[in-house]
Amino acid sequence: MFAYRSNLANHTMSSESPLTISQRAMAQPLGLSAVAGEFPWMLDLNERQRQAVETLDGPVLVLSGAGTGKTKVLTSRLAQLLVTGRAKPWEILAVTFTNKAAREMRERTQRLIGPVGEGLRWLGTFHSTSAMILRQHAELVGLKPSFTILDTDDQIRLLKQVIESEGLDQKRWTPRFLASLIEGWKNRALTPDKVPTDQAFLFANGKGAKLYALYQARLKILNCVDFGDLLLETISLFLNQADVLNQYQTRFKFILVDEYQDTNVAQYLWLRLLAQQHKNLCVVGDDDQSIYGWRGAEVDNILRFEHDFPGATIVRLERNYRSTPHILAAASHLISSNKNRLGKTLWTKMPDGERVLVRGLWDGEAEARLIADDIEQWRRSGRRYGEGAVLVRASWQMRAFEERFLMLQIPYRVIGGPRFFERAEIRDAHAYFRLVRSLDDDLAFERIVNVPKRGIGDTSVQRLSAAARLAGVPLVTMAKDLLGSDELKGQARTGLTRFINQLEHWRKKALELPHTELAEMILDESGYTDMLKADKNPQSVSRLDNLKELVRSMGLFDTLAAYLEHIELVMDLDRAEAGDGVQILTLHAAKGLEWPLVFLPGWEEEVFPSKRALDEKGDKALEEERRLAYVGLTRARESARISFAANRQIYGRWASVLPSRFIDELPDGHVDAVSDTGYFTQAIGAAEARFNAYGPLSTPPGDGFNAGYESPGWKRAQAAHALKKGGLTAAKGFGGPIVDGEAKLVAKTGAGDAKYKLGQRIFHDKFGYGLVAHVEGSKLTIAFEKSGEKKVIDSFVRLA
DNA sequence: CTTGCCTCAAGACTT
DNA sequence: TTGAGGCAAG
Repeated sequence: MFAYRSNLANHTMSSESPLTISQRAMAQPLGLSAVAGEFPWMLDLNERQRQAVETLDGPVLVLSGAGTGKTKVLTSRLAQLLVTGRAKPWEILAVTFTNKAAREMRERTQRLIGPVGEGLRWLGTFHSTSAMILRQHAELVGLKPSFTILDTDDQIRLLKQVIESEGLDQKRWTPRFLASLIEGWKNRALTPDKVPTDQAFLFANGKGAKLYALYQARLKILNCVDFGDLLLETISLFLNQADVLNQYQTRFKFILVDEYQDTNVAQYLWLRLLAQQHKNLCVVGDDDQSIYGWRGAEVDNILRFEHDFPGATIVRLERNYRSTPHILAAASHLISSNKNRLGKTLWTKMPDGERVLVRGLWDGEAEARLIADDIEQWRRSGRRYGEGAVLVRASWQMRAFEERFLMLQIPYRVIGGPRFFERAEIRDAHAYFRLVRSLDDDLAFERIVNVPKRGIGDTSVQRLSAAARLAGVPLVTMAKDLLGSDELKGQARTGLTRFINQLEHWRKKALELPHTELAEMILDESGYTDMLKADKNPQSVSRLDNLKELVRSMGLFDTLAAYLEHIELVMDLDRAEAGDGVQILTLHAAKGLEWPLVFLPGWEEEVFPSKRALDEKGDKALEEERRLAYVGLTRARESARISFAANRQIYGRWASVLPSRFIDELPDGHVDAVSDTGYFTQAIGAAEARFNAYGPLSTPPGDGFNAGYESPGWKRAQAAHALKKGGLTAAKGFGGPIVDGEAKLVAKTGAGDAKYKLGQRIFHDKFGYGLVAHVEGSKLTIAFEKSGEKKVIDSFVRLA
């Protein structure tokens, strides 16, 4: 389907016998010698992995914990299926969620058995696989095979029209909100007629389902689908056309699914339909790493697998090859607080290494300073920047680190962020290309008719689209008609005439010129590049670069059409990975990755776990947050360093924050709680316990401030001391080897002596004067005179 | 039609 | 605090 030159172009598999394949596999330079009757990749597997690879028949659930060799199992299984001749490459359906995962699986399989991997036509994402099926049978669901796959932008604009056409106030009922509702419904495989009433009432007083139906109708008229439709239309194709379903059920003798814990209801149905005949469905996943519930993923799918597919074999991969025992223990203990899980026990043969560090700081700035210093030190010890990563809960947290790294000239990379193909300039360029490809692409027309400015404003476009809809013709056609009459005047008329003429001109050129040259011509003649060159905005330089990059990447494809088809679905051209740098990314984006050194900042209540999760009733959301913490910890190979601040600027306001409950849930024996300010509850409990048990050895050097950790006034004194010295001073001093595994880290929040009483007047350095309104151990609620009620920790206030 | 000011909201993000 | 989007003035 995709004319991606480097990949699928020349597979010749169909003529090869299994024997040839296997011989070729054996001939691969694997650096392993094959034992009689064994395939080389088998030698590389542990017992459980082997079982997962060899259990080819019937439903199989492979529960693969973090770092247990999931991809190795998947690829070995593919190799096994092919080389034993159990299946031809085209009889295997292998689905992933991301293109990246699909690519990796293909490449690694090819590494095992050579170019046979290229014949795996049905290795792809849920969406690309669906698109392939749907293009084959488009007419059966009311589409033309050339249907366009809409991106979010187009979708929103379409919804905006639908909402307007119903005479609704789109400030009150935003297209964005409707889009998210529809996405949710599609995730649950709900067609407009199946949307429950209460759900429909979430939008415009019950009009939700109607608007959804209108939107679907518009899509069909435009010969478009959105991402959700790819699955949904395929499902309805299967349900309504028994012969088509049967054809695919018969073809796919074996089905493999990656990241099964992330599947939604629609994907579950899709899989179940396809697996019905042969029932050779192998799913791989980890319930403890299900972190996409908000995107429609149903953890229940994996929890219920055994029930849904009776007789399933369950294989637990528990040997971890990534992290040290301390890191694993911390992660395992943390996740054991979740109730809804199948349960696994990760273990490793790695040497102990350092404990998980937990550090408390005065504010976010101090946290960024500390982490930057750590990284410098890591670097000075001969390691690379690229071995370190900062994993945050929310992207707003990234800025503090970027600023600090910039200041210290530490190279860094932000992973995620606006992706290449979501940038405005790229979408604009695509809109031009799409319009040249087919003049009736109204959404593309609307996007760029006035970009760059041609004097065709909203009013003119409105009038144009009203007339076009009335006449039932595409916008370009209507525009030509309108120009024939004298409806439009002045600038709008001149601009539109010129634009239409240019379109015709480019369409002619499209027949003669190579597509990359055409692209350059369009960008130049339309005035788009000039617009960017004239733009004073400093970003416009990089926008121009992006366009150059775009034209270059088009060269990978044979034709403009091939390029556009690929791009609509894949949207995934890797940005050039630039050299050595610390990586900053969200916890979500970190899933599946690993680094020797991992920083986990911002472990504070309402930040992580997030306020939203805490506000939600029930513990579903909280459990997902905990899984996120688990994902974070298990990214670390050698060192995991958690930190939290007492004060943080959130949305420009100072807020006083409390340490995350997840810190309470870490097992004492595997954690070093390092207190610099001495203020924080949990860690202070630990610090005290540790210092008690450990005596003077753990004492920070110098300053004579370390006697009497047991004394009741210690915390306050230490805090005051730290404040006087301007924050964290002795971070490293408290570290050192800690032998006492018994000491209780978990001085539960709220335990301990209250040092303040209700009604006392106190002073806080950041918030000023206030009265004690509530006391819960060392957590105080203070009614501040200036800033209202806030929760703070007692060591940060003193009697006024 | 474009420009600039004001208000409002603010989670993670792939296909 | 930042940014996106709406609205009034030029």
